[in-house]
Amino acid sequence: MRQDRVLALVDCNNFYVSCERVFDPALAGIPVMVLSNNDGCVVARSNEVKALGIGMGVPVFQCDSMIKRHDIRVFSSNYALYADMSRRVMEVLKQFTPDIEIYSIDEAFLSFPGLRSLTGLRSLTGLRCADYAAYGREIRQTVMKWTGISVSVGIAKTKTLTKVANEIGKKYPRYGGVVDLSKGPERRLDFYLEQLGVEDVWGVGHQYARLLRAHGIKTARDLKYADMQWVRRRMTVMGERCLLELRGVPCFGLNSHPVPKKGIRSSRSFGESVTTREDLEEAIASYVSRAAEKLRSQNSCANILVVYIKTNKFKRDEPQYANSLHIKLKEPTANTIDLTRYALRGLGKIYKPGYRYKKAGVLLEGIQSDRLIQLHLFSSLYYEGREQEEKLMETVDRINRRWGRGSVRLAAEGIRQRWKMRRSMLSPAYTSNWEEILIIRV
DNA sequence: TCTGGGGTCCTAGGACCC
DNA sequence: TCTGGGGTCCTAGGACCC
Repeated sequence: MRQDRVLALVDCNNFYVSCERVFDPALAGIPVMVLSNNDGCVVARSNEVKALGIGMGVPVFQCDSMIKRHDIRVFSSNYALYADMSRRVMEVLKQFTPDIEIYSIDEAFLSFPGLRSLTGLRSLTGLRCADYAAYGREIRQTVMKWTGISVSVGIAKTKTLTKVANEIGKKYPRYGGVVDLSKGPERRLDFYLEQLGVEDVWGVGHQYARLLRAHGIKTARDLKYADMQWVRRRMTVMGERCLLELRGVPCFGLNSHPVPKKGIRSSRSFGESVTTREDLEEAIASYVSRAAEKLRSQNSCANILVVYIKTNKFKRDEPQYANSLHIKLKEPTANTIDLTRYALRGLGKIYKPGYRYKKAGVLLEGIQSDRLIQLHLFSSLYYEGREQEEKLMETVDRINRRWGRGSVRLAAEGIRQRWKMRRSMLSPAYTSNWEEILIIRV
């Protein structure tokens, strides 16, 4: 891996909240939060909400009084909107460089090209070469102008240090959301690392932070200079890489080509507990449809299906039951009808009456390209009608893409869908549904 | 009353094979 | 009483990320 490469991490600020604000300017400057599926937990907070001390992932019912007292505007997750806004932001970033890794819905790593390529960018940005911070400001302004989303840019030699740069940017607003740690004396970097708790380092979660603190490693700087052998022994090679990256040694490269997923999961908590097998069957059937759709969209098929159900673990006074079944398929497939058949048969084996179920899901594993299928000895892969079935799936996908998910579905998925999740505070699908498009009166 | 969903990687231990 | 060694594959569980 080249040592001289400089990376930038572009991170959307309070992304879901920012998306809501783009289409409703009245939300600017007031406290806003967005909830997880089922309106369960707080997953995005405006700065005003963060300042009130409401943490990430807190169950909503625990901050009911805060919401009332501070008149916080609360929204259900509107993934259709966020996914579309994410796509727009990424499209803007792609105009800056083809060397981009879309890391999550609201983050992307960009690689600065060598000096020679930067000259090509001069016409676009009018910058001196290697003035990375100025480049970062250009990105920030462009994304804001073209999408309305505010982003932070962290610049450094390793991914972990770009994360650090973004954290520093949050701590010091005077930097204006762009921090360049790619050059300057090591002392300066160490000064910043000292400001960060070890738990703020990318790759150090709850458990490791506790372990490290118990051994006197309290800041990011402490971790950088910790004993490497010890870190490797206690935190596996991932910990070691984390430490090396803090020292400026790149361990994680830029993956600019999306790799197919190795596992695809679809699961939901129910809006209300479910007791009947029929309701569970409907839910499982619709999760299979979702998962199979994703599977086909990456041109894969799977040969393992896992189905699971569980009761509400938070209800201590209710009888608890959770079970899952691992099913090896006779042949890899991406056909919703086949997969549904397997899943419902599996559900029949683990379902026990008399419990109040809160969550169910399916996982597809053993994923492989649909062009390189390993044949079973007595394979029925080329049975008559297979081609029609594939065409059917393609058609279903096309219709659902055009007219919205679930427009065409298996009867097994049900019609009433009593188990559906709660989304009582949903904003309109401003950008992806003609019926809900924003109307501006002048 | 109310507690999300979807991923990744690594390791240890057991089964199995020669 | 004595009871090999080394490799591979798979799985479960634990950690992390957003």
